[in-house]
Amino acid sequence: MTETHTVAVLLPVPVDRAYTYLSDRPLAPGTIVGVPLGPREVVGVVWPVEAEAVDPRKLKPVVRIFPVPALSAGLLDFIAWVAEYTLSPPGMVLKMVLRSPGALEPEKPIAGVRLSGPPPERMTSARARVLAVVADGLAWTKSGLAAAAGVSPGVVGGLVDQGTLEIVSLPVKPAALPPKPDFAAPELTASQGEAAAALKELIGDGYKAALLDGVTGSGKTEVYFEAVADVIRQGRQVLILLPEIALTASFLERFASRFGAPPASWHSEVGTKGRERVWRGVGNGDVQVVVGARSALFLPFTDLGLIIVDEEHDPAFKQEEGVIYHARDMAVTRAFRGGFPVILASATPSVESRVNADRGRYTYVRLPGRYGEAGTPDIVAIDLRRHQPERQRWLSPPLVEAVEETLAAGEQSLLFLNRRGYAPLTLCRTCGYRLSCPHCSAWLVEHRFRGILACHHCGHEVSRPDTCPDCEDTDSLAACGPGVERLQDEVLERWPDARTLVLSSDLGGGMQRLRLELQAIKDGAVDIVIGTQLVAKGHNFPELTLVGVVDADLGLAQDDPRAGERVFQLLTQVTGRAGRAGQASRALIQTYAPDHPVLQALITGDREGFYASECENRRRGGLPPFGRLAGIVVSARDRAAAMDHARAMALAAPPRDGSSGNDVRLLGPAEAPLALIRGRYRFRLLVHGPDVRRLHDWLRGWLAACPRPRGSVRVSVDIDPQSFV
DNA sequence: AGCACGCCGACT
DNA sequence: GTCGGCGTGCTC
Repeated sequence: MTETHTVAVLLPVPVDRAYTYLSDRPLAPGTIVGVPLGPREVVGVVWPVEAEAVDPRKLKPVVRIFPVPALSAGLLDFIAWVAEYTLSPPGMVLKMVLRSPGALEPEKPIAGVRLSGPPPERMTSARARVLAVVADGLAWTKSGLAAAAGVSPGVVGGLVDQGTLEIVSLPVKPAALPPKPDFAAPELTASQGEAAAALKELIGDGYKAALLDGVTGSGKTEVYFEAVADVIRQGRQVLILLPEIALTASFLERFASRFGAPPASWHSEVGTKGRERVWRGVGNGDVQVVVGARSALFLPFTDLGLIIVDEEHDPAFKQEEGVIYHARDMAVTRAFRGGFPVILASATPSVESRVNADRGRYTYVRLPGRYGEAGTPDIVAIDLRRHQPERQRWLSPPLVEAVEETLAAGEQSLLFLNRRGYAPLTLCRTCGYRLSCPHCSAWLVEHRFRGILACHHCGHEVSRPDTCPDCEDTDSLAACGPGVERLQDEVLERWPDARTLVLSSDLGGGMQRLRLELQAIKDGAVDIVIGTQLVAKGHNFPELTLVGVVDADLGLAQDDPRAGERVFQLLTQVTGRAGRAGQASRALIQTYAPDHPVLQALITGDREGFYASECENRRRGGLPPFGRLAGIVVSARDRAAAMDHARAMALAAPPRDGSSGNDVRLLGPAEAPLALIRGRYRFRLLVHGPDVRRLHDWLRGWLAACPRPRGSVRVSVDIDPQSFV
């Protein structure tokens, strides 16, 4: 006689609570199950709450229990917390955990063949060649064997039929080999040793957070690897988070040379099979270290003991779609709630992290100098008001001269321009019409190499027209302003013999090509590198002695209080590419505003002064982390519908009467910075509160009181938006 | 999120 | 007269 239990099961659907299912035995929280939902079967997880009582006629039984370890209590707690924090349905957070459905089944073993019986009755030369190969007694894949013997796969099949070969299961490939903590312990400098010791002190004593602040080239990675080694020795798991773009082969190689084996890696270029292996390996404890992009936070670690967030200031840690979260902040909470340490590392920490360090919430570990011979580059501004480039040119005379000197010395230059494509704007000289995206409020960017105009927001592409779409005049369209492709034209004209290379994310070819090109740069096979911000992230160019920033004012014009910090970080990273192998090096920054505080801080090297003034600005404005923000975007296919709904939401806000200690403010609605994206009109509201708690309470009350979105209207809530306007 | 049900335009 | 658009609502 079987007893019947009810269990709460969280499903990957946007409902606010777990559903109740029947089970013939109690199921532990975290168990991954298959359950019917309407007409389909979905994968859910047994949720650690009392099953809700529902109409017994509705109840359906759990139909499957997956043969994988249950999700850890720490992960379940994290899922629930992220849902609360981001105001998302918990099922949508769970969905991020269950993104590799194939991982729930054991990996199918690969069929191999091995010598097992007597030679076939009829021997042929092809068969003999196969037998010569399998004489080693080892198992081969069918196709591998056929190739090795130089025969067609049918010959191998024939020998299997004859009983000469038998089919065996090859062991499945592990996601990663175990790292060896003492494989190649590096020799650290005195200051690196001190920093490593400070980080190692965090290990093994519950939650601790540290900010590791070290200039480009100071050896941050080697230092935090020592903390990683300690946690490996304890037998616990480590997660190293990197911005996607910095997750390069060279990083994995550095890891491998320190620990004797590459780590499991988790990013967009890892295919389904690979992801499944990592997911399984992390879940059953076989994988000890994962290096991954932000979504790796949601892997089913069984015994996570340390998270490193490298390049912690990088905006790429912010997930902007679906469940909107900041991986750095979620990592800190994961560590806090899981009771283990977290290390944030950067050469240019975010203001938030600096404030936390200054307040003593994070242990502040600094790595002062550059490693080895490397000196910091001399940074000077070129005032474009005094040193104008020629018409339709973008390099000013002093920068041209510097490139020439560098070429003459046989050294490498980098020209940095944070703009993809050929020209950011195309306009008609006859009627003034500007080519813009039909689905977005943005100009179409010319990509001459591909012969198209593209929208960088929605991917819309058109081939370059010969006539103006508006006045139909011919040959009247003119490219305005430079992108990296156009800059390359100028470089090729000026220095036809120089070997140039454009490094930009849209050149195609993926990681493979990027890797080859980076290697070419390292080998000194390139004289002038022209790059977008792709070049700023973590790549090491040992031959580089000159960095020219073509337009430092890009990004400074915005009225977002965070813009200055962004430019400072980006330019620090870019100029830091130079001189890492010890040569004298310099950076020239072209600008119309050489007195701008951001550029002054960069030129004079007054990093501390810059942080002090940014922190002070934040404090005065009550901006994060001194106050907290939420951004609400209301979008709809129809502009009026979006605006009406945004206004209705504003009207639903409780009045600010002051008397009730109501210190949360609602601003807006206003047209969003990009008022139209992908055919959706957008309005934005901003909510400001003194702390997360009060911000959350207020938002929950308000959103519950808001009218329901109808038709195409969508409302998205972004806690801690990156943009403050 | 899926997926089904349900009510208004262009097809055989 | 039906096929099919996607707007609305429900899934234990």
